[in-house]
Amino acid sequence: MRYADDVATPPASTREAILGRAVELASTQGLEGLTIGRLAGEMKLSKSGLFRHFGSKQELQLATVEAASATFKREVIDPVADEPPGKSRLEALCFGYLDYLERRVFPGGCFWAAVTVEFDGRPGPVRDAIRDAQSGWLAMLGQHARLAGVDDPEQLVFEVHALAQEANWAFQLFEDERAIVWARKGIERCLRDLPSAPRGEFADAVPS
Amino acid sequence: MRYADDVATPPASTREAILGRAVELASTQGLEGLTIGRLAGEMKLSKSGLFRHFGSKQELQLATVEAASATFKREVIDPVADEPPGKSRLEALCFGYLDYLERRVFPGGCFWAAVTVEFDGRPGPVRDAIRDAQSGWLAMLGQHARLAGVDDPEQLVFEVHALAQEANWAFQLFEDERAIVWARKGIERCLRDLPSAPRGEFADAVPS
DNA sequence: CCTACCGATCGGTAGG
DNA sequence: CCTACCGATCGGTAGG
Repeated sequence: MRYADDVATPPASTREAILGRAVELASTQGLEGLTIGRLAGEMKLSKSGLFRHFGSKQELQLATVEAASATFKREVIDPVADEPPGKSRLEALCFGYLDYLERRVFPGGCFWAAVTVEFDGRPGPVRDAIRDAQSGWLAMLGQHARLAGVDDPEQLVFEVHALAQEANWAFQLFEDERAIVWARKGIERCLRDLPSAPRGEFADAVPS
Repeated sequence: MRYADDVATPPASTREAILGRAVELASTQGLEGLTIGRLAGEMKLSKSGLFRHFGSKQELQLATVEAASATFKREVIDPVADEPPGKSRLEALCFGYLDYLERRVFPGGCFWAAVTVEFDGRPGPVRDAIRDAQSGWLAMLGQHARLAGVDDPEQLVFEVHALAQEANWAFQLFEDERAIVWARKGIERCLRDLPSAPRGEFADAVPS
């Protein structure tokens, strides 16, 4: 697997640099606690100077969600793109997620765990963007579960995703690294009895 | 099982009434988003009138956490107090938690899911109180897992708690009731192979 | 319990 | 990109 340290490039613009810090702040303070004044202060810009990059707080929140998606792709999804679709890829995605937690990619733990809970009851474009990003991640897990020939792929995705999120939850709240080990063991048990080669008529046609 | 509707009494004091609304607000807005001005407006008190019941925002947050503990005890723990310790009680606690999600006891979903994620990175007495409450809940699950003769009770508690929390997460974010069913199936599978009678030398001595 | 107020900070705007 | 400002709201206080 290849990680951020190997490929990360410095921010190509002020806007990118702002969003890098915004994602970090949102992982600890939430997307509401991410204030324009504080972000401006940290970037050594005036409030209005920063504001004009986005035009509204909501646009800043949406851009922050988009930036976090790019980070998640780079840190979790891309490094396992060479694993064969189906069981191997599913397993690699789950373990890759646990590695991303252990590497503390965001200072407040998984960005998505923080913002899904914050926005699930706040209708609007920000919640929709967060929900779409999470649907995409769950659908990716589900696609590989189906290729692996699982009887009930939705059940399996629910369970492995539950274990992965619980690892983040317990790791953050109790600062206990055993959470990662428990999650890994649980996920291994969930995947143990699956066939290891992809099956199904269109298995080869699925983009890897 | 007996639920809140059977036993709930009207608030015995202004303070209790305030805290009832505070817990509801915090389940949707978080404990930081719970503001004294808004809470006062909803209770038809002046800001300073409400403020003097607590003396500081932090004391309001601590009192809100305490009130939510009492609600959780009344809604999840007390109704299954008659189940035999060990496997039966563990199962009843897990399913009781899922029922409490389905009954929508708090408008924003499980209070604890909201505030643990909000405060895990904010050191101080509020985080400590939240952490202690969650440790107590996990310890209760662990105690009954041990009585049930589980090889690795910490692993089992991690898994059933993960499934329960995932039910809340998916139910809130996607408004999809299948999350409750998936969690119930996963928990059943986790508990399927356990012996059904309590065992161990001090099984009978455990308070029920 | 109230009115009236404090300084700080919020998102956002005017004007350059 | 900046300074200077807007009304609203924050937690909290003074005085009654």
